[in-house]
Amino acid sequence: MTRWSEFYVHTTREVPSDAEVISHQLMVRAGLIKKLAAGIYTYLPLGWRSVAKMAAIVRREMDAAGAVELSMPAIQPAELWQESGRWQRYGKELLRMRDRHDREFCFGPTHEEVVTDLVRRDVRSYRQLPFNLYQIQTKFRDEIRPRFGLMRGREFLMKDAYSFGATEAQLDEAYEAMRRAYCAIFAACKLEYTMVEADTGTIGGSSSHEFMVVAQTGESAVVSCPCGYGANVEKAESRLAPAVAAEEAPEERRAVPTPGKSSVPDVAAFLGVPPERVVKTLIYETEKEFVAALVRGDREINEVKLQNALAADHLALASEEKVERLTGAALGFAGPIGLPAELRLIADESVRELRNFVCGANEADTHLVGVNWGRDLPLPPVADLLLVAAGDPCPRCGAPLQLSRGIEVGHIFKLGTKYSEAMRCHFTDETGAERPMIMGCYGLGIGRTVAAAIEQNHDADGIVWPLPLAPFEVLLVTLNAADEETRRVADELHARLGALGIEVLYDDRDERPGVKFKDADLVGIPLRVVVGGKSLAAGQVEISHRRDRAKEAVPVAEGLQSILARLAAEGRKTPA
RNA sequence: CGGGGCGUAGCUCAGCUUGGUAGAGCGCACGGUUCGGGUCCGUGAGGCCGGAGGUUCAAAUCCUCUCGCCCCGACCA
Repeated sequence: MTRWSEFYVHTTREVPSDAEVISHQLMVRAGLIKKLAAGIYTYLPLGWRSVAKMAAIVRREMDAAGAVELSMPAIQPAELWQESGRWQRYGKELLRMRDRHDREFCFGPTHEEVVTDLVRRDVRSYRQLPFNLYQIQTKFRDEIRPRFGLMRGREFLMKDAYSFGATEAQLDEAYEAMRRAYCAIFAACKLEYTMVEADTGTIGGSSSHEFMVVAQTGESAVVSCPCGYGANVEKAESRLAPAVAAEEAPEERRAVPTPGKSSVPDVAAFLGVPPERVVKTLIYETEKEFVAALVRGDREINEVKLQNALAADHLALASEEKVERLTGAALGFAGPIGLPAELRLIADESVRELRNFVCGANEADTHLVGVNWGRDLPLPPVADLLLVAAGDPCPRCGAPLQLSRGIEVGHIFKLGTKYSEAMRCHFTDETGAERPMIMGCYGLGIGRTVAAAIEQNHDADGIVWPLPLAPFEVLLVTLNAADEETRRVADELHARLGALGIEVLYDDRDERPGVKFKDADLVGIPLRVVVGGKSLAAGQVEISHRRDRAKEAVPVAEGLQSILARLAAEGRKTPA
């Protein structure tokens, strides 16, 4: 029973200057969220209702999948993070603080440490396994660059679940149950999504999948194939395109002047060779060492793959000054021959079959041509470091891969024993042996999913809520609030719908029709019921759907039934 | 962290180059008008020009520092 005049909604015509993506713009304009600081938002009443609906759907499906809800502290002691090793590794994204006794804490960005600590204190035997604990809670990650409103906030609501089992089979079972639950959740939200293979990042573990809502504004790039293969580009593999000139006889190696030609396309054009015949040498820096990574000139390095191959915690391109010091030449003239020993060499598969290739000479304005593995230098250790591009052959079926963008709304991991070993979360098995528990972890961004839903469900005039996430189910609008008959009919409809448990927002404001219609479109409640002079004169109210705007005038007496029928058609379980 | 930009009314922004009494539109208040797609007209309130220091007779405007925000890149579930 909510009247707009007594509620707290403030819509605006103007788009805030910092809102780039449509979901952010609409959430601000429709009065769903309000920014307090960079990446930190107040959920306004309308927005909070949608977030609460999202959370309820998640709870329902998690409970159905056998997970058990609890709530862990947001503030966590540093010791736990030191124990897992992530206090050092997690970096600046971890918001750290000290209490009055100068003890170190962090605001939890995730809860592996806390939940593992909890479980190791309580659980001793395989007979107490498996189980899956989840919570819906505010996290904080001090993102380098928060943006896009709720899509990439620093403070955000997340559902995180952690499964504990005694065997790999129990982990597989929990993982599968979560996969199904996620599918059910995103289907319930009427979202178009895909599940793709993913890198495990700082969370760690053996295998993981991401749930991506398809959107051009998505921050993640994913490759997909009609055969069913799908992966985050960070993880994606492809079959190798054939190397050029694999059968050529070796030529003489020569140094040639290439004044000012520092990019692969420039060098290739200048020397009259295809870029595929150039070996690109990129100098990276990790926390341990400098690395020269080789990739074929027409391709790019996948830095996530490189970081994994190097088992490094941090990886970044070396600065220009460092490159000059290490290679003895300006940026763009580095090559694998004659580098200082302190540089570790690693090559992508794409360079393995090259013959008579071109590379930098580690000398100003000079490249080497006619270079061959074995004769001129040994082939360095080879790994898959390739950033997959659109059109590359699918690793499973060979068909050209497609590249698209998505919003990562869920991520499930098989953690294995990474945390249980580090934190000695052990149990006793049937044979009396002590073993680490086998864990999984399953994240789902609540606010981000709501934002993604808007990204996928809007038009030029505003949000078009899918019914399950809509802050209200019905928007009841009076066009002339001063008219007694109008008010009487609307008040009665409002009361009756409310009595049936239908969530109605009653726009009883004394505003011009245009204002109320614009607000109705912007706020995007699925079903709109208008009580106004024109139709009321004929004894009717007007019912319309936000999505297709199809209007129908129905007699006042039949209004209630018509509304219930339409909600039922949208999948709402109507009261008897 | 590197590069770029912006902080002036509640919001979106002019004014700054060339220093001289603070502006517009929207929103808000009041009066009239209008009344099924952000009516129209009038009146009014509202600003330590992000903060500190400096130059100057005089600073929103020039200089220095600082804080905050935004964009691009690198980073991340």
